[in-house]
Amino acid sequence: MLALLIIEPVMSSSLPVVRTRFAPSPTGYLHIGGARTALFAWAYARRHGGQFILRIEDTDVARSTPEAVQGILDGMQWLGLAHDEGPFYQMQRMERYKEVIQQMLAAGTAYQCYMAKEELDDLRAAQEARKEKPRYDGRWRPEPGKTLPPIPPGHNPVVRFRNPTTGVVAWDDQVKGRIEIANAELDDFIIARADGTPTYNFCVVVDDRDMGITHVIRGDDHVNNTPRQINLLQALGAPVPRYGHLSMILGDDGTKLSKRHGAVSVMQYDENGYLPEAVLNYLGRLGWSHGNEEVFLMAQFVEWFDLDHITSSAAQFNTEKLNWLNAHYLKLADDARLGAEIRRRLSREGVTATDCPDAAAIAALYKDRVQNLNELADCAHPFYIAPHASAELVAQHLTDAAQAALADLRSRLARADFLPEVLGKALKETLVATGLKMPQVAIPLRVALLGQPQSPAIDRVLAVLGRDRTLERLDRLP
RNA sequence: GACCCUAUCGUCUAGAGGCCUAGGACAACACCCUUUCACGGUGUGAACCGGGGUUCGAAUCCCCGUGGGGUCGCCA
Repeated sequence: MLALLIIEPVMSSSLPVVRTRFAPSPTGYLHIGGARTALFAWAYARRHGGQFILRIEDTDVARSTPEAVQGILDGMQWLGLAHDEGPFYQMQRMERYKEVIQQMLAAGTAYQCYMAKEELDDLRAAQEARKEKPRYDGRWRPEPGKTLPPIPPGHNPVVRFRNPTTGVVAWDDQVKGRIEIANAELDDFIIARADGTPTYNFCVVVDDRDMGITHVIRGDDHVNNTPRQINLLQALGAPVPRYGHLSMILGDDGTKLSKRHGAVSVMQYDENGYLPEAVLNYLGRLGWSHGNEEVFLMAQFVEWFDLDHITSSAAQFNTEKLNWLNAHYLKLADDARLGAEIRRRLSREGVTATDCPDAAAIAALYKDRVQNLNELADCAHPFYIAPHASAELVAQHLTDAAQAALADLRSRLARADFLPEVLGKALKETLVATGLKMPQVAIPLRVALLGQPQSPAIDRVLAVLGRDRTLERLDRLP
């Protein structure tokens, strides 16, 4: 493994290059907010013919896990958000960070601070008691003519960035507009811990520079990091990318999403029967708009996507609308694909029958009536495993008259070709023979065959169920 | 507490000073279709947070409130 991964920024003489990145920290799965951030960063790069880079920010050794890394990779793959470069792992770039820290120390844009953690805690406590903003007081910051405290023995210093003390840091946020923050609000933050490992704001800056990131699209919980990063970038003499901060996604109930509440892995959406194109469409429309357009596939999204039409306020997740989109894409989905999904889901429940009926044919029967793949699998279930209707349904629908009609129908079906038109004709013959109306026969038939009083057109159901299963189930009537 | 962000139907949103009698979508409701249940179709109700300005004219610009959110770590 390379100890040093320095990516040369792509220098194009004429065409403006767009390079975006998605930089999650692997302390948990990829959730819906992260997925939208990734989607927007990906779409922006695609829209401009640029590159999308995946970077894993795993410097928090205590909380990062390989499982989380895999979860993120899986989520990205399920969504189809392919990266052009990476994944890069920050833990593999340690040498590079240390090198830059040495450069900054040498240049005087950073300095060592020997203040102990306990001292810092005391300082903060005192500041808070005085209702001040807690911040480092600069006691180890070298100034001309200033005498620094004697270096205490026995412990290693942290490295702090020498942040400008006056003036303002400002940027034109691509989604929120101009934002200005006074340097007086910022303190000399730590860029390397006592053990020498670099911290977040520093790694981000080094990486964004080394990787030639031109547009930083991320959650707006990073707005307050931006001025620090800009100052750092400037101290390094590096170009400042454009920033666009996405507001957060709230849960269905309007409250903040958290691990305990509503924040689920994108893979959970797969588990719950959502199609990736539905999730992508929903997410694309959450906080971004293109006039009144509601339904679009990624090719279209990429063509339309821009930063100008991103909402700057928080958006509440609406499962109902996602369900509607999912139902929409289900109707459009290929039967063979849905058939495979039915089998995958059924086999989880131990239903592994691979003989007829054909899952794709069942999908065709039900795909425009359900909202998700799990419902589709539920609909398919009685085709594979003979259901037992509830006593209530049996009592209600399988009356003597109905049983007699089904017996009449059975004899006709035994001789019929199992094609919808032929079956429909047999059904009508039974109506004539018994003097019953269609629902009076069709509903008992549904209960007998599928254990439910509702189904798609019964002749189509019969055709998919097939002669053997149909007759067998009719023979087993109570 | 300080700093920053934010505010149009229940929800996602359109809206770049007159095109707004504020549009679309989901959800809700009604009706139609129907072989049941769905799907689908048609229609109805539903919003510019409050107060001041600026302007001939404000949902749109400015200020002040209020509500919501974020950040203030040797986490990311």
